[in-house]
Amino acid sequence: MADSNKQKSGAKQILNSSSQRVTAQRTLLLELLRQSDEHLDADELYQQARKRNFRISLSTVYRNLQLFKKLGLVEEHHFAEEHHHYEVKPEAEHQHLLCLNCGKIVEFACPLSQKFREDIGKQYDFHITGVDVRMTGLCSTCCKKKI
Amino acid sequence: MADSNKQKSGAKQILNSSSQRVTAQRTLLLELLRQSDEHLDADELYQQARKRNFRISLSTVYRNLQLFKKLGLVEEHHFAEEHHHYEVKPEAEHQHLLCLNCGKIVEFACPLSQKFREDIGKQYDFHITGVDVRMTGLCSTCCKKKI
DNA sequence: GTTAATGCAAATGTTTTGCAGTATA
DNA sequence: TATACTGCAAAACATTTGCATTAAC
Repeated sequence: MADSNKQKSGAKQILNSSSQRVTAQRTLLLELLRQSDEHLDADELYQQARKRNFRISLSTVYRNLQLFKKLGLVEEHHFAEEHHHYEVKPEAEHQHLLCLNCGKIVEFACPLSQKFREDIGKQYDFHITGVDVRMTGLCSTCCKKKI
Repeated sequence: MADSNKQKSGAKQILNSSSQRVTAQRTLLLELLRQSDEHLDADELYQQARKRNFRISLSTVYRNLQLFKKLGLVEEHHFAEEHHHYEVKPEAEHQHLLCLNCGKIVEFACPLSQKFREDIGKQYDFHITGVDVRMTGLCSTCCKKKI
């Protein structure tokens, strides 16, 4: 409860400070994104949002995901070939490990990526703003199944 | 000329050995992919192919890109949000550095990614088959422009 | 001659957009 | 009250698929 209020006011504050209107839909979407510990795609978020506001539309979801992305509130990933997944921007940088069989996603810390970043930035004269490391393979369960 | 023949026979050999038919379209597409030093998307490849075979269709391009991917001849990347890019599978592993402003892509070697791979694989009990490191930012030119 | 590959057109699935109505500041 | 946001439907976009024709084996 206290937690939920904190979240709500957090969202409100962020939207206000960037002179975006605080609408019921935006608050709901941000709340759902924060609550979720998975990486949601637009439709999954839409389905969840509908449970609490059956009039919300998919375009609103898309429009707001873009807004959140622009405001730096969520990150967009391209795990699946077909569509995007979103997660609230994490405090600590982390990378992803993806099982190609069951789709499980594991997050892992990658402190070395900071050093990488500096080295590569210097070497190619780039101002680097993001590092994305993705490893793919089979998780232990799928590996044992010998698919 | 000798080079072109080598390429053609290479393609032919690969297609033959996997009991795929060697068609003019496949030979052309593989040749274009190998010649290109950029990362092409399906439509760019289609446009280039049309210059040499005006009857080729976009579905053939898509179908064959999938085939090439399955045969391990090309790699698929998701640089842009909207659609996929392809490059012939490189001899040496390399990673990508992407300018968010002009779209320039720089390839860089990343020998550390092998060590990463082992560490993370052990830690999370994954059988890792691929490592993809992507850094994003601004290239020196775009950085100077102060966009 | 068989069968796989192609070209075309139509279908699919995700994402975007135009516009009239609604809610926020 | 002014205007940004929403919902809806239609459009746009990349990609896939069904089917008759063509070409490789």
